[in-house]
Amino acid sequence: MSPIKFTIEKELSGTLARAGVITTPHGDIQTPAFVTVGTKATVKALTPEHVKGLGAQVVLANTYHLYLEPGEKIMREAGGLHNFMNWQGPTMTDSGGFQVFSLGAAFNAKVGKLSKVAQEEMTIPEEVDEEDKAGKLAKIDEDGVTFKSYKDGSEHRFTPERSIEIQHAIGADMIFVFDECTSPMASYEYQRKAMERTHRWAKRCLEFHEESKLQNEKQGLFGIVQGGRHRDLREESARVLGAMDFAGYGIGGSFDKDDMDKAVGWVNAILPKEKPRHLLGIGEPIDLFGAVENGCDLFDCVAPTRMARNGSLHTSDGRININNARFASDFGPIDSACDCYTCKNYTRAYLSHLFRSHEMLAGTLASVHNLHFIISLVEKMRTAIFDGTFEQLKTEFIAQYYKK
RNA sequence: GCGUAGGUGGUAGAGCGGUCAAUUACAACAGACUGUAAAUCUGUCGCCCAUUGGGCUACGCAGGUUCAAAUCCUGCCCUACGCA
Repeated sequence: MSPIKFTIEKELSGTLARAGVITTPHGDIQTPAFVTVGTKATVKALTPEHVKGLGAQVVLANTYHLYLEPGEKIMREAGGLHNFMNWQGPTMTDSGGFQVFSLGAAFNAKVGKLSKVAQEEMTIPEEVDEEDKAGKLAKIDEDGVTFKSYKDGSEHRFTPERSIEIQHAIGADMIFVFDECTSPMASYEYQRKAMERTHRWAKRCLEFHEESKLQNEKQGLFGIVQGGRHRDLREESARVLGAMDFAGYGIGGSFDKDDMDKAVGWVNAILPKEKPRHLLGIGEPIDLFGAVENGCDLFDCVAPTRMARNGSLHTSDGRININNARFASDFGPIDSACDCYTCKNYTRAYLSHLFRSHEMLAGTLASVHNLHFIISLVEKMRTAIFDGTFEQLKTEFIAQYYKK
């Protein structure tokens, strides 16, 4: 029996949006919720106290990275992820499937999870031939993926079973099946082929997980819907995976930038309603609104922390680049409407100075702010679902944030 | 005052007759970033026009040699270290 329980508390009529609570062995998650990314068992630049203090409920680490460093033996000896990183709240691990994409198909290419239709039409479709992956760090076959470590070039292999085994060692509350995240430039035929393989892998992951009774009682396994930008594939994926008894569902893969929310809706209309849904790797404000409205409960994204470290900060009036000359003598807060630690105590001028002088605190204060901004934005969406003011919140926020 | 080494774009520092408006780094000015190979990456960076391109002013100052000089010669002015 999975230890992950999901209770829907409120649904927003006319949409797929819902607010609820996910129960895990390490505490509850009020959804919708933004999941903080801590790939290598650390939210970059932040202590767990910071992370907790800015309102984060759950942290997502990565199987691929922790497998390479420090290795599953250390993770096991440490007593699992929670003990190792001193985060006692709910956790998740991604399976390493995304790395198959970022180190394989997308390696050295300018390909992201979201693509504009216009761009994509100008691009030559990705080579379907699996053999032709020269220079890339990952090769896929039916049984699994062989990849080279980005750290030392050594060769490794993940299969669905192996990924789950490592995730058992890491010990997060919620874990993901090993999937293949296809490139948005892949052909329809390849997307279908990859999706069907991902389904077979999902079944293997589930069987392997259920056989390990002990882990099955401690950790909930999430399936991952694929299918790229194609409605028929997405719906098929949702049906196939929805019929398997997962603790929850991830929605992965690539989307068209302009109708990601629609694609998410296709999937969530089919997935079992009573299971939590996690939209993988999405974290732009406008995308979060669309995803919540279309029935997603969880989201993780590196954007808030990565952008923070690069000086790109969220404000109610849109993003600013704190490195811009005009902020050097701006003694106001990053966002006067924000009540995060950084905004309450520091000025734009100070952040500007920290970034210009390459002080470590720059990344810390910026990460506190950006994460708080996104986490509290999703919290506001949750409240708005209860209040029935979601549409108003969305309209007003977007009008102000994207007004330029 | 004699000796030596030098004076190059915002800074440091390459170049040592043509391919030099001048390598590179830093700084500066912008941009990107969506399941983290990311405290990263990209672009611009003498002035004026221009789409490729063109014009102008530049390598301490002033002359000179040469078809051609940041690069060679002469003088001057500075700077650092050494000796008085």
